[in-house]
Amino acid sequence: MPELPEVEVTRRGIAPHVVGRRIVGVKVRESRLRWRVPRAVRALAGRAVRAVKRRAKYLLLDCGDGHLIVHLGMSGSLRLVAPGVKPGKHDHIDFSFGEQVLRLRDPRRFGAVLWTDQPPEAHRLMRHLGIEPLSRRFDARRLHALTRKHRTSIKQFLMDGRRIVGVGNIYASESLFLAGIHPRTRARRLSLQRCERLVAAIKQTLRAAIRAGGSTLRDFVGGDGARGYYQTRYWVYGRGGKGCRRCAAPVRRIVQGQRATYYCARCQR
DNA sequence: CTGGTCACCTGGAAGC
DNA sequence: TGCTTCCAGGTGACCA
Repeated sequence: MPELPEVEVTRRGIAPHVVGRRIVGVKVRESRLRWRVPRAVRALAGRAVRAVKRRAKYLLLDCGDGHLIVHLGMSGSLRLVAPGVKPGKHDHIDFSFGEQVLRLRDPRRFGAVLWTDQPPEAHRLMRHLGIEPLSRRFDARRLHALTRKHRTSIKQFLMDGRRIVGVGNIYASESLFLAGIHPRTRARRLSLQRCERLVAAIKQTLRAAIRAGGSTLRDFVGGDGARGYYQTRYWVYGRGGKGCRRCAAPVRRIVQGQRATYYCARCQR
């Protein structure tokens, strides 16, 4: 999916258009997403959106008496379109706000649209999530402590949402490159000093991606439908066999936990 | 508890 | 051109 930056960019893109507005209708054309879209979602008409929040890669539309939970999976996107714009093949759900329609598209249907009337952090999908990487609480000391008993590789650790949220496959490789850390390094072996570098690299990578309009997705479009986003230039991701942008040594591609990892064997130890 | 594997689904690109 | 194979942003469920 979209990783944290894409979700945050979507949040910022749609918020000004939906906060304070009332949902006048919900159209579900395909309810078979990762989980079946519950009836409560179809019954949202009449509620006003108070805020659009984010926890990890979940978008949360605060409707006062509950939250609409949206996860974009691997291929989902939310955009605002004018009423009357014909839905495409994979445009599964429309939330009509009158003059504008918030439309969910998700070709692979790995995404989810759910409703909860409990505090969202108590929801089963969010209850066990780890720390937000852009929060102040996420610092070297914290990362060092979190990694201590984990034998797994630092790459897989970074992608484990129970520890740290929002760092997906692309930004995990990118952050490790920036920090000069080999992706196969065992998490517990990282010194406090290297944790310092890694925390800085993660924050820098995610912030830069958000600033750039968040685009890990070839066809990513911001929540306001704006085009002309800036395609991030990756240091190593997707560059297997090509020269490292820093030292020209060939970028390597390996597989960890069935996911591709890219790194430079010279710059990362 | 940790760590590893599989599954869900569609489309695009590469290979023959 | 057309068919086949591989690969892709995530993460819950299941196993040892």
